[in-house]
Amino acid sequence: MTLEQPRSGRMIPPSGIRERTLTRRKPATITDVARAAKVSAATVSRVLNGNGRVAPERAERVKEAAARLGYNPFGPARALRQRLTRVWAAIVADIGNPFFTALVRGIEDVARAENHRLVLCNSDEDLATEASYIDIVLAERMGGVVIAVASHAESSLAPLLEHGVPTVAVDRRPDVLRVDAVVVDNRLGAEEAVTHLLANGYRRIACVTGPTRVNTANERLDGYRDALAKYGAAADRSLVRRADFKEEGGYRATRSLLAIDKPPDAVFVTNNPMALGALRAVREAGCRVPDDVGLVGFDDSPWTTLTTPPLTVVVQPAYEIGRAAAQLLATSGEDRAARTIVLSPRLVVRESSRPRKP
Amino acid sequence: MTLEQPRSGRMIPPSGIRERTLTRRKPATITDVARAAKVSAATVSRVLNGNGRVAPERAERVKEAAARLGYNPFGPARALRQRLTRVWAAIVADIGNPFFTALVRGIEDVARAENHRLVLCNSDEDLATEASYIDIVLAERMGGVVIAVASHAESSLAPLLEHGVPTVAVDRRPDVLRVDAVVVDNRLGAEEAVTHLLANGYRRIACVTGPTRVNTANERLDGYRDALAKYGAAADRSLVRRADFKEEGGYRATRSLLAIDKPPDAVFVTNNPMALGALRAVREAGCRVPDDVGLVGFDDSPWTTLTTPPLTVVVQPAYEIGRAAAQLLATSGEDRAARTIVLSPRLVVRESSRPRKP
DNA sequence: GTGAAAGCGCTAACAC
DNA sequence: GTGTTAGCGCTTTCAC
Repeated sequence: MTLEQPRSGRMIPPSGIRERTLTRRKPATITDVARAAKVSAATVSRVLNGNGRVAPERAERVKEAAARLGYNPFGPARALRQRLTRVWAAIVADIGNPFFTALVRGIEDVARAENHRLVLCNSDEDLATEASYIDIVLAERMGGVVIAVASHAESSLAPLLEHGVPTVAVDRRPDVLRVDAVVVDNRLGAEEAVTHLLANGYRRIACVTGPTRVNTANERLDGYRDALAKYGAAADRSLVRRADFKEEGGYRATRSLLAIDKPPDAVFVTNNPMALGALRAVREAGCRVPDDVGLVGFDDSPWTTLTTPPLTVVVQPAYEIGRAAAQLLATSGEDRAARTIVLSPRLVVRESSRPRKP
Repeated sequence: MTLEQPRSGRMIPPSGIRERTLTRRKPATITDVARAAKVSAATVSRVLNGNGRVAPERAERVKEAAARLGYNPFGPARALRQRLTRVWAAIVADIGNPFFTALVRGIEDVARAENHRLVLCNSDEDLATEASYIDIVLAERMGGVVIAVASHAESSLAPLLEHGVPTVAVDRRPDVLRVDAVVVDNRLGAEEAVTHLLANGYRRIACVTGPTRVNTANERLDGYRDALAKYGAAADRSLVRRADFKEEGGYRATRSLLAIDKPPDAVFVTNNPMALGALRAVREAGCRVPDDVGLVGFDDSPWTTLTTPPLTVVVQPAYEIGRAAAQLLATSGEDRAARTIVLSPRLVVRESSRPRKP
């Protein structure tokens, strides 16, 4: 079991075992199967796709021949003929964010059930990368797209809609008519989170949110303001930070908040990677949570219960969002009106927002 | 910005705005472009692919026409002709494991540079799922595969090799000749980790590793045993647990370890999700880390510095593994001998393995 | 029920 | 340099 190789980045020669040249078998085509089964290609196609009727015995011969030759229908040829592939794309903004991976799992499960395969694309919150993936979706004539747009205003879904590619927006809702969407009520979720902080005695509550380009960032900020307004507290502009929805951004924003004259006594951070960054900033500043500064995040993840203290978060039903989106894709008809599904987030209270000591 | 919709999973009617029926434009083909530019399809192809020489003015006309029509070459047709697509697949065992997402980023960056696109497939440590993705790779005649196999012995890479699909194994090394691979020296990494624990005064060190089906699990266990053997300690079989490389498995294994008669004073956990589970089990059992039980994990991730205490881990250069693998893919030739790259892990010492008090 | 034939969009071989 | 032509593997008429 020992790796008898140098510990370095060098190439090493192949293992000393006699080289066995693998016969590079040319993939079998439908014609090969037809010949082997002594039927026509059309019949093979009918058997394998379950279209048309074929005599049972011949069908059997075909199946047997296909199995024997290890026949694998050539996707591109099929797509060329049918002008469509049984492939869905999921274009998400950040593959490292557990919210999106959970969402993707929801899509995957429906895709499997619907006999579609799913390819995953990571736009990295970048519009150009996103656009290039949209081009690919068109080039490959994929059967549908689930997308968490990089920008609610600038992301260009028009090509998809013009070409009639079934499209479902998730998490973020583009400013476009007639696109199906599955989202949560971000504003309400944020309001509940901040109301909870207020109820627990926090008074100078800051908000670290995402870029204006992403509507969820704005909606969560609105919810934050709603809560303060209802409470009658003045919203202090110096307590609001815009970052990039990534860990490093959350770190820097939080660090700068802790450095101001009258630092906040709590921070509401509007997504998971930024919450991670916020936690790091707080720890580096030598602040205790929640005694020095309370913390509430958005989106749950495996580590939220393991930090000290465990993190209070607004939880989105990520897996369910993915499932619902994929189901919309599966049922998207020709000229059906756009559908929007709004799911509810819920507040999960843990230690990081414990009632403040008087 | 308010979502004026019910907070529930119900469908809601489309926004009241006047329906605008989008004209479903039929995608332009190469023939359309040829006609518009008053040249032949062959010339269009030459211009767009940079093959052959074309008069500058006509080339300009073609480019202009293509842009005007929003022409997008139809991938499947091209693949059918060229018998190959510029698509690579990354088949990984667990998309939720930050090690694999970092690795995928490494592949992505090279893929972009090589003008290939990358599709991501999640086998979920399951052989059947993995096999179905391999079928897809063949059906779509993808240009290459980077795979972290679900089983070093049972994963069937034979179809890939037989069909000459460039294949690179990462992280886990299949028992197959002639497949390129990029791995780290797991045994050594594990040995260092456990030697470190011994040096810091831990004596009853347990190991939670993955299934026998995965060679990295075995190699890391071997490293654990090496360290104990060199130290002259008896390896206590009751201190070794096999789990499934997932969080829940790590949780259960650790919980059972803490419940035995003479519980361990430290646990070495051989991957990231299981370390998360272990941490949860330790916390639930009311143990303090490292005073009651020391902890060392494998693979770094964003949260490892944020737990209390921060986690000591063996770090693999995940991004580099991905990059190296993709570069092997890019340079994989016809009958080149198999190449293996072995990178070095390194131990990052944090608080969870602090020297034991006497 | 079944086979022959056409054609999806593209590129490469060949003629000029 | 450029156009014409053939054909990749498959599905789908259309005859029988």
